[in-house]
Amino acid sequence: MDEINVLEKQMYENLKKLQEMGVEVYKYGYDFTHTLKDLIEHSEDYLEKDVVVKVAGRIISERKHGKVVFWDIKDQLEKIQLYIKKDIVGEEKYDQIKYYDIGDIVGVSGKLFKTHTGELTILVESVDILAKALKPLPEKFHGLKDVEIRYRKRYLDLITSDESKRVFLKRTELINRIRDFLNSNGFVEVETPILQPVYGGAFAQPFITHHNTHDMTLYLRIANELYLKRLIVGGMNRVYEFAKDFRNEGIDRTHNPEFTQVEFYQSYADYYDMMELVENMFLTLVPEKRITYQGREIIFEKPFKRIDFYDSLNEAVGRNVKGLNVEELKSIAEKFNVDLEGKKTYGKILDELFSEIIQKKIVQPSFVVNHPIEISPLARKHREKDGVVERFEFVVCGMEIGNSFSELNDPLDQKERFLKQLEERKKGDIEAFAMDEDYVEALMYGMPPTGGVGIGIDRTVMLLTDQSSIRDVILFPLLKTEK
RNA sequence: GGGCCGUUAGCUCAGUAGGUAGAGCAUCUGCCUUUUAAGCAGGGGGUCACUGGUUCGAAUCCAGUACGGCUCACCA
Repeated sequence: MDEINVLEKQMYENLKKLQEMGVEVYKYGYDFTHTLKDLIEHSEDYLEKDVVVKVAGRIISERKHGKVVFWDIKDQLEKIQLYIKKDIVGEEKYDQIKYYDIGDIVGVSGKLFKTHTGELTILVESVDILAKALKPLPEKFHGLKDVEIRYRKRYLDLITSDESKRVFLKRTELINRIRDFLNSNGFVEVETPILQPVYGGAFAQPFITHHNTHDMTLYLRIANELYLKRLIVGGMNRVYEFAKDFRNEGIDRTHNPEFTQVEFYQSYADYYDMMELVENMFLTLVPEKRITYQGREIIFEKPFKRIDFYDSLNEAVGRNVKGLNVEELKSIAEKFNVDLEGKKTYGKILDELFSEIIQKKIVQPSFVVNHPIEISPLARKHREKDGVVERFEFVVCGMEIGNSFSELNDPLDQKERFLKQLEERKKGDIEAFAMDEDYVEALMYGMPPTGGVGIGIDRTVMLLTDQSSIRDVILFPLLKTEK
């Protein structure tokens, strides 16, 4: 505990006063009869029946009038006014409640009525403190604006901001809808390791940790893809997992070091099937079909637009970029003002060109399809086109929301791709894949043709709750510790 | 990691060409039995993020540090 300020001292003294009066200020429970939500939704009924109700909530504001006091109490998103009269609750109780503070959790019973101005109010017959607050809440009108405190002390943000609370409730609702969607399509939810001896399934740097007993290095997963596909080999034909992934990289508006993805894999399907599945999934998330994101109207309508990787890039730069060498790509980058710092290999440069010249400008829900094989070591070669794979990325408002392939199930090809990645690593790509012999071995037992998808949950929530920062859809985003 | 900006009472914010701080809400005291950003009267509350420097004197000018925001880089 920090040093105590005057307000906290007064609240602490109020606690002491109540205890001296024999009041238990931290109760073990409260036998409420209604939630505030229920009370408000069915108020006409309860008014008519004149029943005594018992409810609980936090005192969020107070208006004192001598022998009468009004409180607003809040529970979840609902609030209701309480009317406490000295001659009803009695002199002793009325003396006690002087020592209740805004922020305290209370339980009350009484009958509903409406005030002169028509506000639904409980005429309180009895009132009890359930939990004493010892620190003052942020001010009622302006709330909490300091973003740092909102992230560090999310509970204060949730107490003071309905808007923020709604975002997180919506997040849970969206996850439930995705889970329902997958379950109803025959997918089975599984759990795979977060601590992995070999990390893989994405281009990223890992967090490294150590297991004492086995004295071994372990990596926090950057993706769960390779484990889910082992399960496909094992005959779990449709699997999915909501996975926290960890990537040891920078933080910005769309990146948090730990984030959530749902990956799902379907046997006997290809990436065309998965496009349709993703379309259907998003239409269940957005049944109204249109949303506004940061002032732009986004329309979800089947089929989502298909944008071919090479075709669109070729058209934009005015020449065929496939097969160009690194130097030629660099000159194109210069012409289009694309910064290639840190990009060394053909694939990475091409990817950068695409994301700067094409992807950034995509607004409406679109599938970017048929990526270069160089940047897609887990996707199978396109059945017709050379040098590309059967892959799509789901992009909305320039944000990559999802990624999918016809999964590479040829173990020999997969082994070659891993070897290519090792070469890239030698060329200086620190994110290139590590060889996963155990995974190749799994493929050697035979994996059915499979379509797989990963959807970024945080970004999906951003999109569907109109939040510009990933920190506003993660309850406890990573911040530096205060020193 | 780079650039720009920010940090003043519990909260939201002012702050004069550098003269050791103010408002609203909250809080405390008094009055008030249908108020609702209740009202009226009075009071308390601050190492102005931190550390140095310049100066007779620093919230204010300068430097550094911490944390945060935006942005660039890296990435999903």
